[in-house]
Amino acid sequence: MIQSIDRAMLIIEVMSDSQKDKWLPAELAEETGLPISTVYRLLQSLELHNLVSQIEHTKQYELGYKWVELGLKKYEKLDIRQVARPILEKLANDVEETVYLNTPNDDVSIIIERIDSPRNVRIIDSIGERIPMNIGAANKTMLAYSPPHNTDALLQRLIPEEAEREQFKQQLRSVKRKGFAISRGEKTEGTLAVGAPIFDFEGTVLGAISIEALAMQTTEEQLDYFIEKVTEAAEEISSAMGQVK
Amino acid sequence: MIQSIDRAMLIIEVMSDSQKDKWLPAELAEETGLPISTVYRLLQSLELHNLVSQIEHTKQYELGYKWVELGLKKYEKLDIRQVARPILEKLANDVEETVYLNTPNDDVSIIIERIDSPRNVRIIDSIGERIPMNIGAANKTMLAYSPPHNTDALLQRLIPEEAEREQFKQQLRSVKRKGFAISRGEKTEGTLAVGAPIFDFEGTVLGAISIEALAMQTTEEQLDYFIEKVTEAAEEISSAMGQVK
DNA sequence: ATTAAAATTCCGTATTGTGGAATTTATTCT
DNA sequence: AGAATAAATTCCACAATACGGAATTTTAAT
Repeated sequence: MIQSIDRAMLIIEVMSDSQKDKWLPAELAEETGLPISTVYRLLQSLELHNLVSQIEHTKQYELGYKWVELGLKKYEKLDIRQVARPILEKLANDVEETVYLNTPNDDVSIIIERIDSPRNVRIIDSIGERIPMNIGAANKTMLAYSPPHNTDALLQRLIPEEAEREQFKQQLRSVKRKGFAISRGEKTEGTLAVGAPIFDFEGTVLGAISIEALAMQTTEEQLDYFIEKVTEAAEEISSAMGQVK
Repeated sequence: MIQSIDRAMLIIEVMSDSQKDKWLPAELAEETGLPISTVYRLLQSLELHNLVSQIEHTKQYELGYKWVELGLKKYEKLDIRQVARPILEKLANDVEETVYLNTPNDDVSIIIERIDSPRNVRIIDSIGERIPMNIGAANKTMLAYSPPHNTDALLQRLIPEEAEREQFKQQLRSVKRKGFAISRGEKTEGTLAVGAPIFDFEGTVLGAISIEALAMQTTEEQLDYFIEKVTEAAEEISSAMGQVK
């Protein structure tokens, strides 16, 4: 669109791709196919804004600190709740059930968002509530994708009985294979929940979302629909949070 | 230098400053003083490179994900951070408190690393956070060792009141004599921090590290211990940085 | 439906960015 | 050492590019 911006970004992309992180103007000209005088002009302009910086004594250029400054700033604002809310609203509307967003916190997870469906106004759990990490569909998906040493220590505390703990781990492996979890009556008698995990750009678990419904009123077809929708929404949130695809 | 790059960055800077993080083209035109058609053209070009992105349904623009992508890439390669991390980990372990690494960036410093102590898991400040240069122990040590003309201009902006500013300069001279700084409740009520500067081989300030602890729980002996450890660690990082070319 | 205001696009023009060539600086050879 | 060669950097006349006022389209209000 604007040639100089396109070309400037071409230089930036070349600098950021590949292992090499220090470039001479001539090397950049070679790599981008731009006339060398053009490369000089662009580099000078980019340097003015700290988008690239020159290493005094080798004359080489590298990416500037502005990327870190603005990158970290933007990263801070990737607030999972803000990102998730519109997606959860759509989800609640689609499935006509209450949906939750949880984040892990030591041995419990905390409900940080709840969207009530327009139809079913049965409020069971409220924002801020803490649920042991081994209870409920959402929490299980988080555990299933957490680093093993964390999970092990945590389960040691929450499930002291060895055989029971092993059985639980078996469940987690199954959850990890499938990518979602279903729980029945774990947190609240007579309800079921379908949960799916949310990841950040590194693949670290940031939280999980879940749909909660009355078991009696949920058919198999609906359950399948819930699974489809909740995994879809979770993936959408992850990708909005900056997961690399 | 290159007008379109300057103007594009003007828009980016406006978007990244201030709390507001979603902007309509007209608002950006108002704020930057650029003709509105120019703002449109620039935004379209920036969007092409993911430097800004448009929120579909509000038509507003925000910073794009490219900043996070390249910012984190560059951040991973920051020499000072690589060098400092093992030393900070040892420090956090020795003093059993959370330790920070900051680098100066115009009128603020940015937290680029935080190591939580195994014992005290009170997380107060997070990576990427920006703190005015006149606040906190770490920042004061950086100012104390910065070139006077930089410091003067900066303080003029941050502390408009003359007498107050002179008093602050007095503090900086004291910090420079001692080689470390102590702050009490400046950034966070009820905490204290001990900071020490990091230099490159030429003696230029690259950043500062600090230990943060709850004021109530810190005895005089512990404070002395913190001072000893933080200056020791800072010197170790400085000398390690001198060997990186 | 009508009008007004705001958002977005268009397009003739002047300004800006362009890039080949000249100049300066660094390196190698005699 | 100086000359020759190569690489890095700057210059500047020119035309392609980005410019921005005005026209058009969309949205909101009445």
